[in-house]
Amino acid sequence: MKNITISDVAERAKVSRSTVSQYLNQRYDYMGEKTKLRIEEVIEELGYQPNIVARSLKQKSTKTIGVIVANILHNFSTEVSRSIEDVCNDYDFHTIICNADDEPKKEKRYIEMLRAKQVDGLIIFPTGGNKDLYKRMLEENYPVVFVDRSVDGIPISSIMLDNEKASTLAINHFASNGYKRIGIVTTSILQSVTPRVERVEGYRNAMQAHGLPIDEDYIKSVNIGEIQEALIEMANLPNPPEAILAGNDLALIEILKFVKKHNLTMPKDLAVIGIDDVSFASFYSPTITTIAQPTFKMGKKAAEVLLSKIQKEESKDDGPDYRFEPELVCRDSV
Amino acid sequence: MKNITISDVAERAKVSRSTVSQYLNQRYDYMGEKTKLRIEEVIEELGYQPNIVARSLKQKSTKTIGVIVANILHNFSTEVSRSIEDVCNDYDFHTIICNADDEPKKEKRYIEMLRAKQVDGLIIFPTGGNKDLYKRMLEENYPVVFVDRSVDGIPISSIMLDNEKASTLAINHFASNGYKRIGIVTTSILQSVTPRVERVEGYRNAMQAHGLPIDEDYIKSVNIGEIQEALIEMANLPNPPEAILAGNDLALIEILKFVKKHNLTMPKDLAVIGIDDVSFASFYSPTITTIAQPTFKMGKKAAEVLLSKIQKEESKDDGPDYRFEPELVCRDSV
DNA sequence: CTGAAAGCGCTTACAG
DNA sequence: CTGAAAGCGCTTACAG
Repeated sequence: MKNITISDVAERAKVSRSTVSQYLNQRYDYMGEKTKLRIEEVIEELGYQPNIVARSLKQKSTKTIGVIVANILHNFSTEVSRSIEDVCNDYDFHTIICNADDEPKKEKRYIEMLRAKQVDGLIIFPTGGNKDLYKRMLEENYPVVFVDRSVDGIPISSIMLDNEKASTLAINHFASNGYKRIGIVTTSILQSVTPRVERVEGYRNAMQAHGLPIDEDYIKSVNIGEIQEALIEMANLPNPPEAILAGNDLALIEILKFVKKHNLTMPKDLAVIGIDDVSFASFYSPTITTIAQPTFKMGKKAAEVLLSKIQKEESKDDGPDYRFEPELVCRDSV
Repeated sequence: MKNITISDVAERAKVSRSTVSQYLNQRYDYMGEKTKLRIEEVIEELGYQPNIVARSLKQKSTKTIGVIVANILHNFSTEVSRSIEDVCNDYDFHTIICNADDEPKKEKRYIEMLRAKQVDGLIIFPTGGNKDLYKRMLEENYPVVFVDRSVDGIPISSIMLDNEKASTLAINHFASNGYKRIGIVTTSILQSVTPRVERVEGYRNAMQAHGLPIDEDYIKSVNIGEIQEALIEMANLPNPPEAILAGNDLALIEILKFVKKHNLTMPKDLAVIGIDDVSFASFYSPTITTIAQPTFKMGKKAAEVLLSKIQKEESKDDGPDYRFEPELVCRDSV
């Protein structure tokens, strides 16, 4: 099944390859009407499709961007990626999505692979573990946008939630429902991942603002596999918390499993708010109060910022970070 | 930031471009040890990365496959795609995932786009609406594998669940728990999508095998937006069903919303089994009995079959369909 | 209004 | 063991 190339079309339409190329790129300005029609016909007849690989090589642009997500298991990542894809589609850009699985090594491999594939730019949910690489891309003026997290010392603008505010909304809601002993559970904070750090920080500030005591035993930042254990520790405290803020969707799921396993009732035995509006929040029993991230808007912004960097060529000094507003979705778990 | 090319490496290492290329492709056979080391050094020094686009053009292989999913909202699609990616990774193939959103038009655009991008093969969860295109690919001997569904008259092998068995497992389980009035709800069957058709068929056969009456009012195949309505109709029957089989994850969610809205208790008021082992099944209240698909194995098989077609060049007459065994996961909703 | 020529960055016989 | 040459399928000035 030999491939049909531009030469075949040219030959058959009795014009030169250049002319066919002009046609393909819609430069009809100086093209005779009949030439145009003839080419059109032949293309139809042969079912010709231009080879994008060849075009990319010549044009030095693949009209493709790469998205490297720190961990696709987070609902947030999936939704943001989908929104990025939508925007790119509108601009005739393609998207390749990769999952770094929270491993800097994988992230590195993907960055190198995608650049070797000549993607025009990269949207990264950075693991934080490849500062040298991030820095190099910045120096080379290669278009990059961060999402969800920022990296110390790397002035690449990032699209993030106002994480402090997210915690504040949650604590306010707990407080206004009369809760005083409020805990927070997030996945591990060891690598100082922006949202986790900021959410715990926001929790502390909000508690203080309400004049509520901050008990270090109420603050758990551990690996996902250790959350059950952490919850048991909390429950065995002389004064266990009556309410818990889940730092993200995965932490929330662990809490729900815990509640179920120990036959607790929400919110009577334990009130819960989760950051990230999980899919089942609205039909769980009870329905779950969440702090939603505007994932759609964030993805859109990320794509737009990147595409504009790609267009401009001169991404010069990087812009500021962008912060998005979280939203409290009241349901029955508080 | 001018790009570093193979010429730069060659020049600096004082060899010809061919030699560098040999090095890159690990044809060291006849290469002097010092040449090899020199090239290695220079590549390191310059941070050279070969341009994959150029390589692909020459080699007529992008080492990339496309995956077009009918509807990414199904958990099944996500899991299978992820498994495909894993296998491809092992074989040094890249994966581009696209979502046809159940629209044949989008599917068509993606097929054309991916082929223009010269992907080496395609894994398609077919919408069924592009028979001409499927047929053409078959005739051109272009490597394609179907997943989840088969298409009448298009002998491209497909990786599918044993759907009849899935229904049978569910009905057996209902029956052995004493249920007699059993319904089934699937998303619309109008386009005769394989799994839906087969699951309803399997339901009928299994009911018959148990000597249970088949009431057409117990069988609902409607668009996702009309499921609530259909459930209300069922509930208002003189003899409403005591148990319902959800044809897939989205149907299950609708049923759970219904149960919640009408304050029913599972399984007392309504017993439920869902095909597709949804993420929250194990911590929902009650936990939900499901029929799990071996998504991991199915994705693996799809990738392997496609890659072997790609390797062989001669995909000749297409192989058979592959059927995978569903598995009953007993929980508390029955 | 259209064509000849050069070139994008690689790889691959082939010659020596 | 290494290099010169041709070519993958396009696009892009440039000439006419």
